[in-house]
Amino acid sequence: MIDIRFLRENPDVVRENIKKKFQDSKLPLVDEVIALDEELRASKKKADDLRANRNKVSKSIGALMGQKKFEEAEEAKKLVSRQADELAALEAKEAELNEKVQKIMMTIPNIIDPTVPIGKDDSENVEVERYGEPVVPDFEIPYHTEIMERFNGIDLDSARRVAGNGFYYLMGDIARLHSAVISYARDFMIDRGFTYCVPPFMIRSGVVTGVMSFAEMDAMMYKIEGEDLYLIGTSEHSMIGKFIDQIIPEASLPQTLTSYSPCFRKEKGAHGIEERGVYRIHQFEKQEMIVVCKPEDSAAWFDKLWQNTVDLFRTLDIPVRTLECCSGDLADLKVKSIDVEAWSPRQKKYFEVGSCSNLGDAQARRLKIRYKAQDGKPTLAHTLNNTVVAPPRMLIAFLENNLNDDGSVNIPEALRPYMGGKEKLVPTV
RNA sequence: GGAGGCAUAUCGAAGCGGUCAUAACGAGGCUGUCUUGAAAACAGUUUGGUUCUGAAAGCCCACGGGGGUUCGAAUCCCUCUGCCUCCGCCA
Repeated sequence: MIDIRFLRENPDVVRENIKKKFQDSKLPLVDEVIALDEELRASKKKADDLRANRNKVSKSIGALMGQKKFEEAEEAKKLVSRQADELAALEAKEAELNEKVQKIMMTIPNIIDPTVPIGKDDSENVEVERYGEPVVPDFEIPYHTEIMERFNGIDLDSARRVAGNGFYYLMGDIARLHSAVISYARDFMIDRGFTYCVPPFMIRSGVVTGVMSFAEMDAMMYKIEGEDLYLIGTSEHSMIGKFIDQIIPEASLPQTLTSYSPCFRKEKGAHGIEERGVYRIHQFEKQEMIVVCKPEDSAAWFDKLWQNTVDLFRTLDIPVRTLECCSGDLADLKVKSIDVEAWSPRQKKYFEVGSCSNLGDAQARRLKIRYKAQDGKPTLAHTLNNTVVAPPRMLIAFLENNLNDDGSVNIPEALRPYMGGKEKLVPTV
């Protein structure tokens, strides 16, 4: 959500930005919202004047009553009453206009960073850099569920009976590997100075509507029946929620947090649940990082954030690449975004394992996340978030890349302390 | 889950339908005077807002959130949320 004052003063910049994102159908909204905003402010002014008058007269009534001038007081009451209808009408108009303006402002995309490549959709995203050799071994890499099954590590049949499609039982070494990756990722981020945090796994509707649109909510969030609570789709929801409506002391910025949570997603829409395996599922776990910082620091933090994920995957011997999101594929709230993709030797291509985003002040504006700047003025902060690691999807990359010809799986050194010192997992089947 | 109480600025706290509520009174922060420096004392200053303005001054809105009653609400009513005390239950 951009600043309406910025839009008022720089409509051309906003239009240009819309074009860059190939959302030309939104172009008329710019003039529309300018007109509505003008009307809103005019009606606000009028209502304010009426209120000022009402306050003045009402105050005088008090004085008249004090002096026992009851007749004059009655006259004044009538005067105010006569204006009440007009004020009520104006207030209704004000609320209506305000809602319209807000609705449009929500759909006007954030101004993208000048470095964002221009492109229509995800096919035009740009590979930035590869880390590690994308090796294709000379033996066949089975589908990830098959690898897991060799370790008696997964039971999807039972999961379907118990919870339905899109859930899983992880078992034995695979389950341990899952926990190990999360624990390792947690410590990895703590070592890099982030504060570990376990947030609420359910949030109120007020927070949900703050962090996403209705359409997104409908497609993602599970609602708890009879309660005003939703299961989180990512800990970013609770972590950003932590700062809603807050003025953060400047000294405590940047806030650099790494949070663990299970994530619940309906995955309604485009892709849906994949029948086979744990790539797209209703429930997974994620170690996340979020940063709330001053505007001038957000670009530097952005680079540090995705680098963390790259480094983590490299310590687990998984080749990755960074893929920059092009203008058309960039979500409306984002200034810039880079996906971290892991190499799949089975598919001989990279696939998404994490997403790093700089939201500029757009999220902060929507949620009123501010800090007190040097000049004493409350100033909108910048917010960023990135995936550290999200198993079990991440396990797909792990198993495929660390698989040996004999079916065993190497445990990279970094992970061994979390796997009881094992250097290798040997299939049981 | 049951019964009762509470929610006011950075913190504590008064106000309980108008007539010094931006909000008393304490404390803290900042600025200044005094001091070699500090403390103390004294004086001033210290909430926020997609409001208005070239700027200043001023207007409007906000006393946990939302709604209502009233000419007028921090104050009365409804509702939601949070906190405290007691009882019950429980990892």
